[in-house]
Amino acid sequence: MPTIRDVAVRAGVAPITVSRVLNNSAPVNAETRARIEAAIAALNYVPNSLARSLRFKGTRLIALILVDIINPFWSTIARGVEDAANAHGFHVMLCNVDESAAKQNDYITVALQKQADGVIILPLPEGYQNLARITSQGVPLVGLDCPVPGMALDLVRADSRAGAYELVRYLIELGHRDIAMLSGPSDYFTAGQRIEAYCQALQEAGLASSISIYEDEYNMTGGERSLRRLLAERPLPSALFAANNFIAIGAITVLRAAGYRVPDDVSLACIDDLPLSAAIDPFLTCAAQPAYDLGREAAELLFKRMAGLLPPEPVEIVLPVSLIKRRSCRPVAA
Amino acid sequence: MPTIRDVAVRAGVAPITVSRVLNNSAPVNAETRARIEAAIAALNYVPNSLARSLRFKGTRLIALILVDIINPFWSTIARGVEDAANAHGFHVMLCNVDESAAKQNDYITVALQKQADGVIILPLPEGYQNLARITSQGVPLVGLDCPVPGMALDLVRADSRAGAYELVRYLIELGHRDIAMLSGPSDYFTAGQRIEAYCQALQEAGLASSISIYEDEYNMTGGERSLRRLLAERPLPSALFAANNFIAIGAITVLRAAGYRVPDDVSLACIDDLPLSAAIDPFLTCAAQPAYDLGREAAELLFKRMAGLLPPEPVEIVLPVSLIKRRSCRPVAA
DNA sequence: TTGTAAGCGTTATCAC
DNA sequence: GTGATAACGCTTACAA
Repeated sequence: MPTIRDVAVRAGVAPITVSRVLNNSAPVNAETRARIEAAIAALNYVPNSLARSLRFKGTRLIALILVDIINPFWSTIARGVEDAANAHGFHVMLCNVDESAAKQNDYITVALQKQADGVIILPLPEGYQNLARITSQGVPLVGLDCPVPGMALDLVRADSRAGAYELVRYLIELGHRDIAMLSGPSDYFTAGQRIEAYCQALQEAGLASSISIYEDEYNMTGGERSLRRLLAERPLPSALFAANNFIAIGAITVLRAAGYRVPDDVSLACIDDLPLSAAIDPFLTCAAQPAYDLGREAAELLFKRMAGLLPPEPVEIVLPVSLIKRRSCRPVAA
Repeated sequence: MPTIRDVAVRAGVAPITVSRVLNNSAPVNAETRARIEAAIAALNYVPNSLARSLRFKGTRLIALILVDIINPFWSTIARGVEDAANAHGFHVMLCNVDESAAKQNDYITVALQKQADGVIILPLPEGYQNLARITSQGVPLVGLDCPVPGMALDLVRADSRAGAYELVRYLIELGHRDIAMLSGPSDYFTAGQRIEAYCQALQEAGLASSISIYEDEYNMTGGERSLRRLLAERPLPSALFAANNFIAIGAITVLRAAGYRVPDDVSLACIDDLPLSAAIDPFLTCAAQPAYDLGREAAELLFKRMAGLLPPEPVEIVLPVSLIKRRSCRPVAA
C-alpha cells in the first residue's frame, strides 16, 4: 500500500505538505494542491489510521462487548450503537462474550490494546472487577443493563422492574392465582429486579404463598431446564412469567413436547419482544425493552463523556418498558 | 496509559527486553523476567497494538461489511464470522451498510485506513467497482452471496437457485397453478437466481403463462409494496413465493390488513428461515440458508487466503439450502 | 543475556 | 507556502 511519502515523491513535495492537503491543516497553493490530489488519486492512496492514531491519540473506535449478537435484543442494541457511532464518525468493534467472564476479560484486553476510545459493555457479575481495568486506564466506559456495586459507572438500562411488575399485574388481573417465574441467574441485576417485581406483585395480591421461582441461564437451554424441573416438581401453574424471550422459547418447546398448549393449558408472558415473530404472528405477550434506543443512548452517553460534556458524577439513564398484550395469555375461566 | 518504556524504567532494563518478555521472542534471564513481569502487573501495562501493527504489519482485524445486523440471517452470519475469527486470534469490525453503495464505499475506506488484514463483504450491484479498491491494495477479500461479474473473487454462498427451485416445485406439487413471485431487486445475483428457478419450475410444469413477478427491495417495505401492487393489478394467486423472509413478513402484513389469511386464502413460502419464530410457532415454509456456516466458511476461506494456503484462482464455496415444510402452505382443494 | 540504533507512517513544531 | 526534524510506541536488525 502506498504511503504519504509515495504521494509526496510523485507530486514533488514533502510529506508534510500532503498531510496538509489531507487534513486541511494549513493553507496550500492551489496548484500544489491539485498536483497532490492527482497523485493521491493515481496511487489510490489511503491514509494509514494506525500511524495517525499513534501520533495523534484517538482511534475513533469503540468496543461493544455484549452477550450474543444472534439474540434480537442484542443485535438491535448493536444497531443502535452503530448508527449513533456512525453519526459521530466512530466505528464499532463487535465482541460476543456468551456470558463467559473469561471471554469478556479477553475482549477488554483487546479493546485496550487496540486503543479503543471508549467501551460499551454488559457487565457480567462474575467479571465486575475486570471493569476497573478499563476505567483505570482512563478509557470511558458505559454499562448496559446492569449497575455495578461499588463502581461509579455511566449506565443505560430499561426499567425492567416496572416492566416485570406490569406483566405480573396483568396476569393477576386476568385471574391467574398460580403464576410461576422462570428466572435468569439471580446474581444478574436484571434478574434480581424481575424477581423482586414478581414477588411484590404477588404479595400485594395476597398470593405470597404461591411464589414459585425456577432459576437458570438467560437462554433457551435455561428455559428448557427450568420447565423440566418445574414439571417434575409440581403441577402446571396457570401462568408462567419468563424473565426473557429466550427462556420463554425454551419453555414453549418443552411445554409443546409435553403435550401442553399455550395459552389453552398455560398462559405465558415474558420480558423482551421478538419483533419479527410478532410481525408474522402476534403471539407472545411481553414487556418490550426499547433495544434500539438503549444502544443509541449508550453510545450518545459515551460520546458526551468522551467529549467532557458531563459532570464527573456517573449518569444513569433509565428507559421505559412497554407492555404488549397478545394471544399467549388468557383470562382464567371462572 | 503506561508504555513499554515505563515498564522498562520501573524494571531497570531496556524497552527491548520488556518486548522480549511480552513476545517470548528471545531468552530472558529468569530473574530479569520476574522483575519485568512485576512491573507490568504493577503498572497495569497493556501493549499498544497500534504501534505494534505499525512496526510489524498485520492488525488481526477483519472488516465485515454487510446489510443490516438486525436481520437474523445477517446476525447469524456475523456470529459465524466472529467465532471463526476468534478461533484464529482475529477480531471483527462490524459495518452495516443498509444496501447503500455509498455507505459501503465509506466502510471500504475505513477498512483500508484501519489496515484491516482482510475483508468479508456482501457485494452490492451498484458498488461492484468499489471492490477493486480493496483487492488492488493487496487486501484479501471474500464475497458473500454474490459473485461479481468480471472479478476474480473468493466467494461463499448458498445454493439459492436450488432452494428456490425446490420451494416452487413443492408449491406445484401441492396443486398450486397460480403462483406469484415477490422478488428482490433483479440486479442482485441472488434475486436473479431465484427468478430463474421460479420461471424454470413453472415452465417445466407447463405453467409458463402464469409467471407473475413483482420486484422491489429485499426488505419488509419491499414486500408490502409488492403485495399492494399485486392486489391492485390482479386477483389473489393461490400461492406466493417470496424471495426472502423480510419480503414474506411485509406481504403477510398487507395480506392481513386486507383481510386475507395465510394459508387459508393464500399459501406463502420464502427463502430464509426465521429461527426464533419457528421455535415459538412453526409457521413459515421456507428454504433455509445455512447462515452460521456461511459466515464461518467465509472467515475460514479468508484466513486460508491470508495464509497463502490457496492456489491463485478464486475459490467458490456453495452450501446447500434445506427445504422446511410448515403450516404456511396448504394443498389446493380439488 | 542484554542493549543501541533505526524505522514503521503520520503529524506538531519550528524554520525558511 | 513549504520543508526539515522529531516524536508517537513498538520491534527488527546488529552489537556488546
